[in-house]
Order: sequence, then C-alpha cells, then structure tokens
Amino acid sequence: MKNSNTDIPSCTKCGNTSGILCNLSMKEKDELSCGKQENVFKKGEVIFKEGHNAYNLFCIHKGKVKLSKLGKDGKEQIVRLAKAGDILGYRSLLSNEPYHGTATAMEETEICIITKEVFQKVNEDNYKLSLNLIQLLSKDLKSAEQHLIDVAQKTVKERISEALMLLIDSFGYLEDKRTINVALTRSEIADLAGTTTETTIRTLAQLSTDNIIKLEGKNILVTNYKELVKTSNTYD
Amino acid sequence: MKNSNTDIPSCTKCGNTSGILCNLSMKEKDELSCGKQENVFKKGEVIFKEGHNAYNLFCIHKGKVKLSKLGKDGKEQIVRLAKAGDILGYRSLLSNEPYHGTATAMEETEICIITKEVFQKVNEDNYKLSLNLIQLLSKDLKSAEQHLIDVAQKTVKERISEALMLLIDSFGYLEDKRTINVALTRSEIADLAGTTTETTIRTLAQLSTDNIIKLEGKNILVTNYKELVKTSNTYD
DNA sequence: GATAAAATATGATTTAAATCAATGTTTTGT
DNA sequence: ACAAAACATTGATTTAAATCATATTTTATC
Repeated sequence: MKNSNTDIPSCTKCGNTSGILCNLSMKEKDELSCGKQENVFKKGEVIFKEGHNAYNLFCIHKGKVKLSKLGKDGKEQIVRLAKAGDILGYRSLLSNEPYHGTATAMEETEICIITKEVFQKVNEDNYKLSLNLIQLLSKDLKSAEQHLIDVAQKTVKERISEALMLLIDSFGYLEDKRTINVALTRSEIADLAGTTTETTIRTLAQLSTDNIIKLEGKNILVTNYKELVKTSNTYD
Repeated sequence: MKNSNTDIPSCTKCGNTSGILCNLSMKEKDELSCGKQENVFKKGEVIFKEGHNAYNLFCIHKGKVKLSKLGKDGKEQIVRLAKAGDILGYRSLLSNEPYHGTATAMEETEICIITKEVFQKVNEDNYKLSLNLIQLLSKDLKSAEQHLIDVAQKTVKERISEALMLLIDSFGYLEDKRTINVALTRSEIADLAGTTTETTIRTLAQLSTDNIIKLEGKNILVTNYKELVKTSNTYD
C-alpha cells in the first residue's frame, strides 16, 4: 500500500457519479473529505481483513476490489465485487463489528479512507443517507440470498455462466463491447461460482465449444450473451 | 387467515421484549398501533408471497414463521426463520421493491400488520430506528453470506447439524431443555440445509446413531450439543 | 373409524463434480 | 534473459449425494 501524494481529489471534486456518497451535499462531502487518507493498493494487496476491528470506511475512487470470506480448510468464497464509487466496510462500522470479509484489490486501486467518526457524524445528520444505506444493504442481501439458492440448487455450468454475468454486470466490457473488463484467474472464477479450479476450466472450455464465449488467455469474450443467460438459468 | 377480534394488544402494551420495535418510545408505539390490523394465520398459511407488491410491515406477536424463496424447478430454499418480536417485509418497504421471499406460518401465528406509510413515518423521525434496521440487515446479510459458504463448501452432515443449531438458536428448547421447540417435516429441514428429503432422513438417522440427537417422531432431542457443534464444523 | 393423503423410511442405481496426478504454459522477479 | 513460481490444462478415479423405486407409518378428512 502506497500512502503518498496521489492525484485523488477531495470528495467535493470526485468524478465518480454512481456511488452512494455521490448524492451528498457539498457541505457533507466537505465533511467527509476532512482528514481522509488517500491510498493506492497494488493488485493482490489486502485492503482490510475478515475479523479485524473496523475503524474506517473505504471508498473506491478507481479500480476493482473483491470481497471474500474464508470457508472450510481455507477455501475462499468471493461474496461481492466492488468498483469505483462503491464503499466498503460500512456494515461493520454501523454495527460495531469486525470486518465481515476480506477486501483485496484486483488491480491497482485508489481508495479513500474515511474514519468511523466522520462517517457516523455525516450519517447521523442525514436520513437520506441512512435510507440509501438500507437500500444498499437490502440489495446486497437480496443478491446474497439469490447466490445462496444458486449454489444450493444450480449446476456448475449454470453457476459459472451466472458468475460471468455478474462480472459483466459489475465491470462491463472493454471498448470492443465483448471482452469482459476484468482479468480473473480460473481459481478466482471458481471461488466466485463456488466450485473448483479444474471444474471451472472444463466448464469454460465447454462454454467455448458451445460458442457462447471465446477464451483468449485471461480474457473472456462473450460472443453470445443471450445464450449465456439461457445457460445460467436465470429469470430476473 | 382470520381477521377477527383477537386478543393482540396495542403496541404500547405488547409483551414482547426482543424485537426491534420494542425500543421505540411510547409515542412512537402509539403511532404504529394506529390503524394496525391484527391477524391470526394458521399453520401453513402464507403471510405474503415472493414477488408481490409490498404494502405492509408484519410484526410477529406470537408464533413462528419461515421465509423462503423458490429456486430451480420450484424447489424451496428456507432463507430465514422468524419468531415473536421479529418484523417481516421491512426491506421491501424501505427499498420500494416486491417482497423478496415468501413468509409462511409454521404454526398458529398472530401478526400485526402495519401500513407502509405509518412505518415510513416512524422511521423517518427516528435515526435510532434506522440504525437498528441497518444493524438488523447487517446481521441478516452476515448470516446469509455464512449460509452461502456453508452450502457451497460443507458436507450434508455438517449442514444438517448446522440447521439444527439454527433451529435451536431461533426457537430454543421445550421445558425439558433438550427437545427443539419446533416441529418441521424432514422436507422442511432439507429446504433449510439445502439438500433432499431422503438425504435428510438418512443423515438424521446417522446423527441419531452417533448419539448426538434422538428422534421421536417430529420431535428432535439434542442429547449431545457439544458434539453437534463439532459435527457442524462451525467456528464462530 | 375408515380411507385417502402426506410424510417417513430404506434400498439400489446413477451422476455430477471433487479429487488425485501429471504436464504444459504464463508471469514475475532478479 | 533466466529461473522460480504461479497458473492452466487434461486425463483417470473416486465419492458424496441425488435420483429412482417402493414400502411403511403417520396424519388428516369425510
């Protein structure tokens, strides 16, 4: 983690538009900015760790982050993906609990670190923000429950297809509109879909044979999105 | 559903102490009570249905409720259990979304039905309540994520053991301190653990052979809780 | 209290996916 | 540029749990 002069601007001048903090007033953004730290995490670096005490709110300015939890004999399960504008750690801050998962940078990622006190202050004074947080949690809970059912009931092929859809949903495509804009290892895709590396490789190969995707190293090109959705057996 | 004169009291006189609404001031409880409906649901009756528009908050006065979602080819997955004092449907109300799951009475259950408007009003005026809701959601999300990892990584025996622990945690024991205070069918236990009825039956039989539980019809007696925890492979 | 319906139980078989094993291919750091 | 490490691939084998099939017991209903 590099804690140096980055070119991350103050919250009032942040270019991100999609995050939950983006709707705050200038005054509130100013409050948040006050004393915030800006840090750059390299690919693979851990931002915070499951079980550790929570003192900060993390707001992604640029980059990609995975949130994972450890399961049986250390097997990792990716529970959420986050991108620019998304905030991390707020659950633990508001509930006074240790971090629920481990956040790891998936590529060079710029993050603003806001103290618990500042965040709580802003939250207390803004019912709208609380409501947005509730809605965010609600959304996360919904997708966690969906994910749960998927893992419990779907086949690996369906789950891998859905994992790819989640990646597209979270990070979109490159300029060519077909290459998924994130490079995961096969093992990470496995951690997302809740299966093993070998099975993931075989299943991706199968999806490739079915002409649904095209594999170019770590890049995955989606050549038939409609069929991918069908294969994932998703209806909503 | 019987919508008749029940003996459910006004919120100000509600005897429950564990729920999120119990900490409200008398004035707020009075507001909630205003215009609330009291209903009795018989065992098996549906309180609200997944996908339907959400107009009400449900507060359990007495009884037991399961929340489930439908998965592939109609297989049910129980995502949460609720008891006296617990509220249902608040997520959908606050996010303006359809109900995320289906709530079904597991036994004769008395429920207070509060309108969206009344609930929102009380919520808006009370930061403490918002915070409590956030913490509740946070807790639910945490357990959903844990459940997800369990289903993805644990064996059926571990999951069934954990399901029993969840039942104990949610509903406790009968007076004898060993009989789990809820009667589920084997198929419902399967829906909770994410497996099939046959496998559940076999696994329960095995736990019985291991002298961890004792089966008496639908009643399940826990004779060795420590070993049950061990078998569930849970560490928190 | 008879009869249907639902729930429980048990055995046999199949199957999807994990595991084990070995090898080839990229990345990464020095 | 090179070695070491990390990652990807493919094949063979095992296994946990689902599925299928059928019988028995319990529970509800007329």
